[in-house]
Amino acid sequence: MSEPILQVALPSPLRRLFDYRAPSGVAAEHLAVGQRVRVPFGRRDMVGLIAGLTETSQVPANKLKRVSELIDLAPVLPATLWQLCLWTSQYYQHGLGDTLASALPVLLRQGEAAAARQDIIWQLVPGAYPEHPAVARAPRQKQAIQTLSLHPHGLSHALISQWGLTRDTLETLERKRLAQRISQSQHHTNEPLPLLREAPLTANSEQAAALAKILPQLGPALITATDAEPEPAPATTGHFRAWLLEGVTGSGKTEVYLQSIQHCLQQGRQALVLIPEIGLTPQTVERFRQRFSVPVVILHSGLTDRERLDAWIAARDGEAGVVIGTRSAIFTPLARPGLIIVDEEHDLSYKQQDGLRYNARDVAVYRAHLEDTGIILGSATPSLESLHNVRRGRYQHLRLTLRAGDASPPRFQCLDIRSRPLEAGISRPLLEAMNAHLRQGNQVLVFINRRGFAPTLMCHDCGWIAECRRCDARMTVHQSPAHLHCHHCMSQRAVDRQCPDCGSEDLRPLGAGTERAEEYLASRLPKVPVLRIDRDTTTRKEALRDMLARIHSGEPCVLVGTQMLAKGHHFPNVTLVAILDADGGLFSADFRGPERMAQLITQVAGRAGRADKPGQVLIQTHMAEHPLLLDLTERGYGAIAERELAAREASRLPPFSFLALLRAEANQAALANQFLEEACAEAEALREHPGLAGVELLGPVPSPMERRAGRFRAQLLIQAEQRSTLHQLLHLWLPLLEQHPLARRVRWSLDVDPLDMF
DNA sequence: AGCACGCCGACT
DNA sequence: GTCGGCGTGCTC
Repeated sequence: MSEPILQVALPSPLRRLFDYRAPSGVAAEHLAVGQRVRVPFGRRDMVGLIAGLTETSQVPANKLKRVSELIDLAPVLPATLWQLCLWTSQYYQHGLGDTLASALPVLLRQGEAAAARQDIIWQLVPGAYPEHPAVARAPRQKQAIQTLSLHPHGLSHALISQWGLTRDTLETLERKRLAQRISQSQHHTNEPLPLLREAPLTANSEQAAALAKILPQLGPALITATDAEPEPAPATTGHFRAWLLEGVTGSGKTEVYLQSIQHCLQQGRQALVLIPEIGLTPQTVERFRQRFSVPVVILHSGLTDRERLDAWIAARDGEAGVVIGTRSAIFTPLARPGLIIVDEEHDLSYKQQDGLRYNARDVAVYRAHLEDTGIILGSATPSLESLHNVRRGRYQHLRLTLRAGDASPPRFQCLDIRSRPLEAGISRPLLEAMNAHLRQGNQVLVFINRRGFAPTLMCHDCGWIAECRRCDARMTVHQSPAHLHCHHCMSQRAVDRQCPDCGSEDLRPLGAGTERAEEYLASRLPKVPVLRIDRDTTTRKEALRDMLARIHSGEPCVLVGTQMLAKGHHFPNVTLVAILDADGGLFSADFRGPERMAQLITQVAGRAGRADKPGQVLIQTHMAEHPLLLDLTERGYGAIAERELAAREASRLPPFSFLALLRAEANQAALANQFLEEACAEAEALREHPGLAGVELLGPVPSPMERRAGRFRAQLLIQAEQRSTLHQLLHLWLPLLEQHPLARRVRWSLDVDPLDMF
C-alpha cells in the first residue's frame, strides 16, 4: 500500500494543483478533500487546500515535497461550498487555489484555526433591568442591558460587536454586578428561542400575493432532534426556485424579504442576504436586527479580520440565523441553507472587477441550485438578463406596484435645452421649477453624474485642453481645494495658470460637475441650504450621516449629488428631481448604455415623493424626442426593458449571446496588441474543433481609453450563441494563453460575462 | 504572483 | 569595481 499523494490548491495564479506527500504521522483515513495544509512552495511556506487524493503523480518522486502540517481535522468548507468554488473557478476560468483564497476569510488563508473559539456567553444577572439606577447616566450600558434582556439565553462573546456592544461596556456591567459571563459548557438552550423581536408588518395585497407564491415553495422544515444537530428532512430535492421580485421604490420589497426569511427561520434554516456595496446603510441593517431575535451577522468592511472570521464561523456552524453582506458574502458557508436574497440584483457592484471576476448574483443563483433552496432577486429596475430568464420560464416574476401610503408615482418630463443657455449646467426653466418647489417648503434633488467643478479646463485663446499625463483623458477641475484631478489614475496636479501652448492666462473651466452646480445654486438660491453629496464630501464617515440627518429634518434644501444619491436612501420631502444631463447615456459606446441610463434615472426618481407630495422628475436633454426618453417619461422602465431586449435579440447581444473579454495592457502598445493578435490566432485555430466554428472573435482593438495610468490597453471580444460553446473554447484556450511567451510580459485577464466593455 | 538568477549600463 | 534595470525560469 503506497502512501497517498495530496493534490493541493495553492493561492497562486498558476491554474494547476501541486502534488505533495502526506504529512508524516498522519494516517491516510484522516486526510480529506477540503482540509487545509501548510506546504513548502518554492522557498516560502503557503497554506493551501487538499483538492484531491491519489496514489500516483506525474511529478518525479524525488521532486515531491512533504506537507509540513495538516491544519484542519475536517474539511474547512461544507461540501456544497466546495462545489460552488469548483464551479466558480471553472466558470470564470480562474485558478482553483486563487478562487478558494478569495472565498475564505483572511485569517483562514493564513492558517488560523477554523473552529469557534472556546466561547464565553454574556447574560444579565437575574434582577438587572434597563432602568437600573446604576446605569441611569450611562446610555451605552443601558442599551447593552436592553439588548441582553432580549436574549435570556445570553449572547456569544465572539459576536458582541455584531450586536453593537463592546467588551468595555459589558465588563463595566460585570463590575456593577448587572451582567455575568458563563462558559459555553455551562450553557444550555433546550427551550426554543423566540424568533421575532417585533411583529411583522401587515402585508398589502401585492406583498401577500408574492409571499403566497414564495413561502409554500421554501423547502421542508428541518427535523430538530432534541439535544442533537438538526438533520435534513428525508432527502427530497427539487426545492430550487428563483423569483424575480420587481417592486417600484417604496413598494415594500424589504417586508417581503423579512417575512420570507422569517418563514425560512421557522423551518430551522438560515438565510443569506446580499446587498450592493453602497446599500449597506444603517437603516437597512437596523430593520433586520429589529425584526429577528436570532443572531443576524453583518459582513461589512469595518470588521476586523478576527470579527469577520467569527461571523463566518457563526454562519458555517449554524449559530447565525441571517447573514447579510456584500458581494463576497456569497461564499459564506451555511450549516442549514434555506434562502438566498439578492437585493438590487441589477447593481453593478455585484461584479468583481479584478482578480476573480465573478458576478455574485450569478454565483448566488448557482448556489441556490447546488443547495437546493429558493432565491429571491429583487429590484425596481431588473437587469435585462433577469427579465430574459423570466421570459424563458427560469424565474417566476412577482410584481409590487403599489407604493406605501398610496403614494402616486412621480411625473416625468423632459426639458428640451436645445439652444437654451445653461449656467453651471442648469437651464433657466429648471431653476424656476426649483424655486417653485422650494417656495412650497419642499426639497429638491439635483443629479449630475460628474464629480468636481468642471470636467475640462480649456484655453480660451487657443483651445488647449488640460490632459492627464498618464491617461488618454482630460483632467477634471476641482475647486476646493483647487487642483486638477484625473478620475482614471487618481493623479493630481496644480491648476495651470498659463496655457502651455500659447501663454494665455485665460484658462476656463468648461462644463459642470457637482461642485460647480453647488456653487451656482448656492448663489442663486441664497435662502436655502445647498448640500453636496458625492465621494469628495462624504469621505468622513459621519459627514454623510450628518447630511442625511439634515435632509430628514425636512427643511427646504437642495441636494446636489452623484450616483450616491440613487441608492439606498429615501427622501420623503423631495418633490423635484432634476437630471442635469441625460444625453451621455444616449450616446454611450457600450451596448448596455441605455439599460444603465434607464435604471439610474428610475432609481434617482424613486428617491422622491410620498402620498401627499407627489414627485416631479425633470430631465434636461438635447434629444427630447429620443425614443428612450419618450418611453421613460411616458411608459416607464418596463417599456424600455422590453424594447432593449428586442434590440439585443436583433443584434444577438447578451442575454441572447454570451461574451468573454480578453484584456491586455503593457508599457508599449505593440506588446499588448501582439499578445492579443497571437491569442486570437490560437483561438481561430481552436475553432476547427467540432462545434466551435460558431464562436466569433472581434478584435483585437485598442481599449476605448487606450492609455491609462501610463499603460497601453487593448482587448479581444469572444462571442458565442451558446454558453457551453464559449466555455468549451475558453477551456481549451486558457492553458495556451498561460503558456504563451508573451503572457509574462503583458498584464492580461479574461472577463467572463463582462459588464463593462472597456 | 513571487522570487531567484543572470546579464548589461551608470554611478559612489 | 557595485547597484539595479528587466528578461527568463521555476514553483509539486
